[in-house]
Amino acid sequence: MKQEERREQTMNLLLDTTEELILEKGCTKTTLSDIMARTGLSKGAIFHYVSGKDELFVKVLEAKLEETNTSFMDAVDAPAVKEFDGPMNAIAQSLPKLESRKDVSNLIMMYLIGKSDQPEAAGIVADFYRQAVATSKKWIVTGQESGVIPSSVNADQAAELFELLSFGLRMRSLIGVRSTGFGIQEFSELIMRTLRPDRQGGAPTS
Amino acid sequence: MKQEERREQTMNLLLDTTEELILEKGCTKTTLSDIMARTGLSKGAIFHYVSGKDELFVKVLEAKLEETNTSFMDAVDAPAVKEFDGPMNAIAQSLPKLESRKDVSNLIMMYLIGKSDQPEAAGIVADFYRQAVATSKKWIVTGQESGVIPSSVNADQAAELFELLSFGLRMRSLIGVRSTGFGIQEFSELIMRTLRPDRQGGAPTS
DNA sequence: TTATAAATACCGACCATCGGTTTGTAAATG
DNA sequence: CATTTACAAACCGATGGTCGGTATTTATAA
Repeated sequence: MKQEERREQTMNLLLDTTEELILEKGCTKTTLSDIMARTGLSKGAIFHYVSGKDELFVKVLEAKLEETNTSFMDAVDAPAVKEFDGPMNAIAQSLPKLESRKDVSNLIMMYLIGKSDQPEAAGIVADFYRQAVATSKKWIVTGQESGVIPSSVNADQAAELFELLSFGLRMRSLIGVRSTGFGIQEFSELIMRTLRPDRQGGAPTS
Repeated sequence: MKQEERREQTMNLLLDTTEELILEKGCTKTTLSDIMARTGLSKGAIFHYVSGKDELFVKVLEAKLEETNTSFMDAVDAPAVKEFDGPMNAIAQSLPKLESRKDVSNLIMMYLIGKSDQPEAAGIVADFYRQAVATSKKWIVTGQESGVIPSSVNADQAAELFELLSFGLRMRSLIGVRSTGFGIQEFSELIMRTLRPDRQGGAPTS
């Protein structure tokens, strides 16, 4: 099966190169000519693999989002989760990457704009968000089972708050606002306080 | 000064029409031909007023953001602020508008993407965010002065939290996720709890 | 006030490049 | 050996942007 193998190889080349270019030049400025030049493929070849520029970009987005979700799920599964550090660290580490434009969010952004033109893109991004919430919830439920988080906490609510705040932090970082009042530390403290309502106000043990 | 007057009139026509078209068709699908057709202006005329499509879009964004900030500041100044309802209502009302694409965020989105191509756009959005935080802070400080919010609250921190969460809510709404666990009500409760750390856990009075 | 020079508001033909289509061909497959 | 697959390249309309031109104000000076 040499043909099938080659197909996959070319497809990966196409996707990887496009992602590279998007991160380098931004979505709007990445043209088919750029992609042709760097991959060495002809326009005909590209259209043999995807139905157009839009679909190509959606495929890149899809792959990247899946990758991101997987790494978040891994962070939740890691042992450090017992001390709440896993997911928190995942967020902390993603922020600098955002600032240097080396993250998914640029892709998300693109499809937020384009969602009227590209309805499928909206669904992909929404699914990504829901998946992230589900992972957060899993983290909380696990914590409750192991007794680290009191069972009185509403897991759904806490998971959404967690995701909402981390989403907000990412966005804020993306638009280049450097906060003085509310950063990862405060985020962490707030989540702790929310997850342990029996402890009053103060800073967490972490 | 008839010429100056005409200049302003044409400029407004250009800006208003462009905004209209962006809200109708989205950023990427709004072409210069569309704008020419609806304004009745020639291409030459448009380029006499702006240096290109990008600058035109930035100008629209700038005007819209300023408008939004002003209305938020008005909400903070309104009498209802004494019961915390002003800013909260402003957010609650903006969410449905977002879902029908009739809000600023589409414009913000565009420039989040394009910020590498269009450095000025990034600054505009960041300024918008900072202004919103400042307004939130003003709201909290006013509350502290009138005794509704205890002076022990860190106004900077609380303002950033407020803005971060409302930004996150807007984004979530924009990508089309309908939450069950954390909506305006929970947002409101959390802010209340944060602003009144001496009251434990429960729902607000509102 | 009027003649005229300069600046402004606007037009539309022209251009390179864009995303996308089509026709063609060499290699793999069955 | 017929068919499907992988790729190429010439072509297409539309797009964003440029440029030389014209008509109308405005500024200036006689």
